[in-house]
Formats: sequence, C-alpha cells, structure tokens
Amino acid sequence: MFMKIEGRALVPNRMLAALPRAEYQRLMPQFKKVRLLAGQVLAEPGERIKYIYFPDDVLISLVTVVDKKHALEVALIGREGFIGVAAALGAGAFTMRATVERHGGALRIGARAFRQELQHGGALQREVLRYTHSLMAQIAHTAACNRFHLIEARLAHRLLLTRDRVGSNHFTLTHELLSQMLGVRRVGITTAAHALRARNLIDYSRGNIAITNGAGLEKVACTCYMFVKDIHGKT
Amino acid sequence: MFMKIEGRALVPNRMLAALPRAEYQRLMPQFKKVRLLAGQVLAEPGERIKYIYFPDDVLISLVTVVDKKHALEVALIGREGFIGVAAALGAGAFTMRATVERHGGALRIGARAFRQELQHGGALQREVLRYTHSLMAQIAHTAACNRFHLIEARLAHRLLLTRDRVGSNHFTLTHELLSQMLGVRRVGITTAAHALRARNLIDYSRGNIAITNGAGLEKVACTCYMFVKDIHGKT
DNA sequence: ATCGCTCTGTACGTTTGCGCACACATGAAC
DNA sequence: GTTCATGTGTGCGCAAACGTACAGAGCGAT
Repeated sequence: MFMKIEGRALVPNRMLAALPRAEYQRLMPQFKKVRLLAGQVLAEPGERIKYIYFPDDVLISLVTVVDKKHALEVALIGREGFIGVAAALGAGAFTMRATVERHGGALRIGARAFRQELQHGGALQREVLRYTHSLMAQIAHTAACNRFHLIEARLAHRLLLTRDRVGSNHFTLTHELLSQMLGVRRVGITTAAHALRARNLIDYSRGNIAITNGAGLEKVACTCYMFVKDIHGKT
Repeated sequence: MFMKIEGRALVPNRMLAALPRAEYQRLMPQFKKVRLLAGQVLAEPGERIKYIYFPDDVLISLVTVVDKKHALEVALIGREGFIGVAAALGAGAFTMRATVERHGGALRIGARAFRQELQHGGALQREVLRYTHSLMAQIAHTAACNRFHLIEARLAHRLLLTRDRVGSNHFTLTHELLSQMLGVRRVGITTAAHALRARNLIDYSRGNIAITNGAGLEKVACTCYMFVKDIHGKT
C-alpha cells in the first residue's frame, strides 16, 4: 500500500541561482554546504544570529513561540527563500524558531559576511528584500487562514504546500508534527486526515504520506493555498 | 459617566525624529503633512503604491484580506512606524489593506522619492528595515495570539495597545470595528466587553471607550500584550 | 518471536464561538 | 419632542475544536 521514496534532485537555492554570474562567483567562497537533519533546530527566539541558511532541498518550518504550550507555524521555507531575514533587516537575534521539517542540503553563510555583502547593495540585497516581502505576506495570510478556516481545509492546504516544496507526492510527516504546525490537537489532525483518506485524496501510514489525488485535494483546501503557493511570483 | 477627549499632543513620527539632523533637513521638503480621517482606506491589496505614510498621531490598522467575508487585523501602526513597508522591500504593490482607525496627522512622501532616498543607504534605510523587522515579529505573534487565546483576553490586549498608541485611556472604537479587527462576531465583542465592564476594568458607550483600570486590564490580557507592546525596543 | 516504542484510531463530555434574529438604548437631526 | 440611524444586549440552537484517556497497529530491535 505504501512506498518510501527518498530520491532527491539536486536543485539549488533559487535566490542564489538568480544572482548574476559575477556576484555569484564572488559570493560562493563565503558559503559552506551543510546537511540538515529532520527535527534539527536552526534558530530559537532571542538567540543570536550566527548563520544564514539558503535551503537547497531542505525544508524549514518557521514557528512563532507564544509560551511553553503554544507555538504556531507561520511559514514554510524551501529553496525559494532563506532563513535569517532578521539579519538582513539589521537585527542581531532571531524572533522565531526555525526547525527542519525535511532533511536535506543548504548553503550556509556567516552572519557578518552576509551583512557585509548586503551593504554592497547588489543583486543579493534586492533578492533578499524581495523575499522578505513575500515572507511577510505569507505570514499574514497564514494568520488569517488559521483564524477562519476549518482544520480539514488547512490540512489539505498544508499538505499541498509540502508537496510543492518537496516536488513529490510522497513525503513524511506525522500527525503529531502537523498538529504543531497548524496549532491544533494531534487528534484533530487524525480526524481530518481520516476524512481526506476516506475520499481517496490522500493515503498515509506511520508518518509516510502520499497525495493520491492532488486535484481533489486542492478543491478541499482553502483558497489560501493558491494565494500562498505562488506568492513569490506576484510580489 | 462618559467624557469625550479630543485634545491631541503634537508628537511627530518617531522614525523620522530619530534621523540625524542633516538627513532630516534634506528629507523634509519631500514630505507633505496630511490629515487622515477615521475609516479612510489608505491601501488595498494589489493596489499600486503611490504614497508612504509616516503617522504622527494617526492610528492605522493593517488588515489581511482573505475574501469578501473574512479579513483580519495583523498589526496596528502608530508613530513608531510607517505604512508602505512593501515599497521599502522593492515591491510595487500593497499586499494588505490599511485603514485609519483613529483620525490624525501623518507625513506623506511619494513612492519614487522614498525609494530613491533608500538607495542612499542612510539612517532612513536603517530605520525602515529595523521597523520592518519588528512589524514582522508583531504580525507573527498576533497570528499565534489569534489562534490560541480567548476573545476576552485578546480584546483586553487590543484595547491596551490602542491606549498606548493613543496615549490616553479614552478613545473611540465600536464593537463592530473591534470584531473586524479580532476576526470574530460583533456579538462576541459585546459579550467580552460586557464581562470586562462588569469587573470595572473598562467603561464604554456608543463607541466611546474608557479604560478605568489599566493594571487590571493587563492582568486579563494575554502575555502577548507585553510582547507586542515594546516589540520595537527589543528588535 | 516477542517486546517495546511510536503512530494512529476512537470515545466522551465540555467549552468556545458561530449564525441568526430581534429587542432595546442612545444621541443626533429635524 | 419625535424620528431615525447606529450602537449595544440577549437568546437561542449548533458546529467545531478542546482536553483527556486509552486501545490497537505497525515496525524495529533484541
């Protein structure tokens, strides 16, 4: 019934890929390729920013921490973005938690080097600010989505987002993790997932999820999906 | 039982006030002082950015629009900030709605002049990016707050925020408006407000609100209030 | 083959908030 | 003072989600 797929295309971070050749060449020596593991915490609120990460195929979850009991995912970051917006805006510390949702590679640069590079005001700066903007839009929209839409729709939305970022209909995510992302009970996810499976839109087992009917799932998802999906295009 | 207070201190926008004298002098000719009226819409999602506004004593509500039925306030902007973050990040259009919550004065600058000024990379740019960062943090935190906390706590939070920005315990806000901000029913606000009044924390009548026990209200409010309150300090 | 951990399913009462509908109160306008 | 718009109060029934608890299912490890 289920099949694990771990194959991985070697697609680089899009922001870096968009840089002019010269700037890219000059920049590369500053970067170090790192491999990040699922569950790893890249940042905690209040923590000093040491590194900026540009995901290749790793998937990062950005989470607002309210207190011990409450935390809520506000954005999902893949190769279209980067971790460390705060540094680009002149802040010294993170305000959110960043955890690895799916293991993979990323390019990492030291905070100081990053800031210096931005001073030059080149293409990197432009890309970084541009992304910052769409990240803000994403966060704001997700906020409203979490406020208004039912768990089932939000779950569909979230699964589709992951699919798009991962580039595959198969990925791993437990109900527990999803519940933390959507800010609901684990049982709430189980129930919603159950309903989606009953309609043959998805299939899952012990953390392995498969989208079996993407088009159908899109119909169930709230319109927020469409909005967030290509938010980086319409900025 | 109730008293309208319309007196208004002439306090300038803090971001502009923080600029070095020389930069401030050079910049001022570009600005035009405008008076904004309650309910006025400064920006709609998708609309081209023509002007950037730096509030003096006007209060702006930043709202994410999901669809015809659903909209949610994600931030409240007073003289510590400005409207038009998108422009500073290189975007040409707004992504959110900005409405005037309380009438007052602001300094306005054309989008082109604003962008050119930012190119210089002076103190204004630093201030602008810095504020962008705290705005993001505010939006993210508000998102979580809206997800987890009860209406009553959020209402208390929201009233205190307005008080701080207005600099007075008296201001005008109808239940209807508050309901749109918190993304709940009007009746939900009425009920919560009722409860707060029963405890002698606030008083109100037909749009006029008075905080009669600020300390008490703070206890009722979620901790988010403390966080958002001076978010601009700890950035 | 069994144990044990993690993940998923089910259940139950409770709370919060929703949608709707309508009554009442206030203050400004005439 | 009467009228009228706007703001506030109340009262339903209902749906969604919560907190909690526990039972079964899958899979790896010994």
